[in-house]
Amino acid sequence: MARGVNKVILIGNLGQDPETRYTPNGNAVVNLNLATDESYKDRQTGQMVPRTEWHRVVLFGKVAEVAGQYLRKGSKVYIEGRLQTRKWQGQDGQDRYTTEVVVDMNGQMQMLDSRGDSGMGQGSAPAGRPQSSGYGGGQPSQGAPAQSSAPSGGYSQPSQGSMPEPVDDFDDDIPF
Amino acid sequence: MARGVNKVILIGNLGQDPETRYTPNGNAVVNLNLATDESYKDRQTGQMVPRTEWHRVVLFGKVAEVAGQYLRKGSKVYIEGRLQTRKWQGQDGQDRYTTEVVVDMNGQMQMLDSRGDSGMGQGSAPAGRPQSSGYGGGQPSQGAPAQSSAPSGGYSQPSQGSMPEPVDDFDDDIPF
Amino acid sequence: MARGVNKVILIGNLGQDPETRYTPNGNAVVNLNLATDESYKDRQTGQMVPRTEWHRVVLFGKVAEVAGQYLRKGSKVYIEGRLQTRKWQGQDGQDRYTTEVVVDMNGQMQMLDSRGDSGMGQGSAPAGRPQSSGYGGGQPSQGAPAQSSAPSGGYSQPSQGSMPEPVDDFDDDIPF
Amino acid sequence: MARGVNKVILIGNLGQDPETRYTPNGNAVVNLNLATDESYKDRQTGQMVPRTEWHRVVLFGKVAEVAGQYLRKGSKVYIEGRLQTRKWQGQDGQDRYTTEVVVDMNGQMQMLDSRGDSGMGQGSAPAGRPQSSGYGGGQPSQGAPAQSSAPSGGYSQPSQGSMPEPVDDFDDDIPF
DNA sequence: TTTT
DNA sequence: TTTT
Repeated sequence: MARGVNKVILIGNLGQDPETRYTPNGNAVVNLNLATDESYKDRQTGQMVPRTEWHRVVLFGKVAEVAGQYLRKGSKVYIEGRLQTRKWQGQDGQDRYTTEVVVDMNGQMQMLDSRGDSGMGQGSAPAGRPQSSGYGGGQPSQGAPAQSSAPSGGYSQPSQGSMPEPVDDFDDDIPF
Repeated sequence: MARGVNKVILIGNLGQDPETRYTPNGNAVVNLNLATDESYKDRQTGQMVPRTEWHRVVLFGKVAEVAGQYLRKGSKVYIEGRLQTRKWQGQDGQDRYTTEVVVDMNGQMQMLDSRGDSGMGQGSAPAGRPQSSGYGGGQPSQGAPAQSSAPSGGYSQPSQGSMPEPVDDFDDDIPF
Repeated sequence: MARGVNKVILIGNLGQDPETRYTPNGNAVVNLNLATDESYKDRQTGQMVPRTEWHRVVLFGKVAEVAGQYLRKGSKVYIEGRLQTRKWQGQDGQDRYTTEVVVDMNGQMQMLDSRGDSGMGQGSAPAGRPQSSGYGGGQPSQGAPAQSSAPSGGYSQPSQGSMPEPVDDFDDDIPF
Repeated sequence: MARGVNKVILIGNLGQDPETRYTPNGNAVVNLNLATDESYKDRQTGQMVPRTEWHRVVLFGKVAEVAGQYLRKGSKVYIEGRLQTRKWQGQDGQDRYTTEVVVDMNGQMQMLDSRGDSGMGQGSAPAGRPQSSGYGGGQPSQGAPAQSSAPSGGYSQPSQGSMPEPVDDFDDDIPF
C-alpha cells in the first residue's frame, strides 16, 4: 500500500498561536510555526552554539481541532507527520516551494505542557477564540517565523492580502 | 544539550545520481533527490491514489562519501536526518527558502539494495569510479532536481552560471 | 487520545519464515524473528564489533496477511510498531515476561527486497501454506526463535504441547 | 558501518526515581522505569480503553548522569534508544530474557517538564529541589512496573539480595 | 527524476 | 536464526 517511508518527528515550541482555517466542508486545518532548539559544537571555536530551526506544520482533521483549541504561543508539542512540498506562485509569477510537516490521521500530536498551561497566553484567549478580528487580520503574524511569506496552503479564507497569491480553489475536502 | 527533537526518517529511491561537492577543506557534501512513494484513499472516488514526494537530502562527512560512492539513480536508501530550511536570494533579489533533510554524524544512511545492484548506472559508472574529470564538470548537473532553482547550498564549485546565485562564501568547514 | 509515545522502528532480516496463526475470528496473527545488525567500536580494542539483535515482532490484521504471504526467511523488512511486554507463566508457575514489537493498523511494514526475491523459500511454500507438519506441530517450534520458551501469545492453535503454557483463552478478536 | 536500523522512541513518565549505578570505571549507568500511556478502541464495547505500557530504559554515559541528576518519579521524558535483549539466569538456573531500551551516545534523552519541576523526588534530593511534602513518599514506588524482578543488568553494586542473580562480573567499561 |  |  505504500512503498516508502516519509516520517517526521518534532518536539518544539510554538512561535505564535495556531492559525485555524476551515475547508469548504467545514473541516479544520491548522497551521503551526514550531521551533526546535538544538545546539552543536562549532568546529572553529569548540563552543556549543544554539541552533533554532523553524518548521511549518499543517494539521488536518480531529488533531487539527485539538491543536487549534488547546495550543498557544509557547506551547510545547510533539509532532509526528510527513514531509510535503507544495508549489505556489509568487507575485512575480515564479514558482516557489514550501515544505511542510503534514499531520493527518496517520500522524500524531501530543501536547507536552502540564495541565495545558502551555504558553503564556498574553492576550491570546485560550478558549472560545474571541479575539476580535480573527486570524490573519492586520499585520501578518508579527512574531514571524521562517518562510512567512509563503501562502498558507490554499486552505485559507478569501485572501484579502495582496500576495503571495494563495491558491484557494478548494471546492471540497482535501483529498487525504 | 538539546531541548528539542528534529528528526526525519525516509525510505525511498534516488531520482538521479548523487551530486558530490567538496568544501574548501576537502570534505564531501552530497546532495540526493529522494522520492518516497505512498498511496492514499481519495475521499471523492474511494480509489487509492499514488503520491510521490520528492526530498532534498544533504549528507556531510563520512556518510556523504559512502553515499557519493555507492548510491546511484534508482538506489533504494534509508535516511535519518533533521529538517533544515536555508534562506537564499533569488536572482530577483528576493528571499527564497529551501528545506532539506540534513544527514551528518548524528544521522544515518543505509543502502537498501542487495549487493549494490542499486540503480542502473546508465552512463554513470557505478563502481570503480573512473570518470576522470569527476562531478560537476561541464554543465552544472542538467538533470535538475526538485526545486532546481535553489542553489545547492554554497558548497558548490565556483558557480559560473548566472543565477540563481549560489551563496558560495565558505572559507571553511561547515560548522556541524 | 494518547498521552504518550511508544514507537519502534526496525530494519532487519528474518531469521526464519513467518509463523502465521489465526484468532478464533479468523484474523491473521503473524510472528517474525527479525535480526538487526549494527557494529560498534570496542573501547578496549578499538575494533569495530558486529552486534546482532533479535526482535520478536507480532503483526495483526491486513499487514499480518501480507507479511505471512510474502515474507520469508532472509527477507529484509522495515517495521514500525510499538513495544509491548506480555506476562506469561513458566512451566514452573513463575511469571515470565516477553517484550514484542506489535504492528497493528497504526504501525507499518515495508518489504525491502526487490521483486519479492526475499528469502530462498527452501521448501516453505510462499502461499496457501500447505506444509502439513509445519509449525506448531509436535515439538514446539524447534527452529527456536529468540526467547523460544515464551508462548506465542495465546493467538496460537490449541496448544497440545506440555509447556511453557500458552495462555490461549481467546474467545474473540484481540482487542486493538 | 551498520546494516540495520534499531530505534525506539518513547515519551512517558517515570514510575519511580532513577536507579543510578556505576561501572568499575566510574561511569554512570541509570535505569528508568518508564510508563507510556495510550488508549485504544475496544472492538467489543467500542469504548476507549487506556493502556499503560512499562519500559525498562538503561542510559549510559553523559546522558545517564543528567538523567540520574534531574529526573525523578513522575518526570516526563523523551527517550530515543535501541532495543536490546539480555539473557540472565533465574534463581532456578533457567534462562530469562529482559528487553531494554538502551540509550547511549547514539541515543537521546530530553526532559519534558517545565523548569525541572519534574517529579517529586521523595527523599532523593536531586539538586536545588526542596520538594516539601513530595509525591509517593514512604514505600519506594509501590506501583511497581513490569519486569521488576529482573536484575539490573550486572551494572549493579554487589547484589546482596538472594536472586535473581545479577551477572555482576564487569571488570571494565561496558563496551559501547 | 525514482521505485513496484 | 538473518543479512552484507
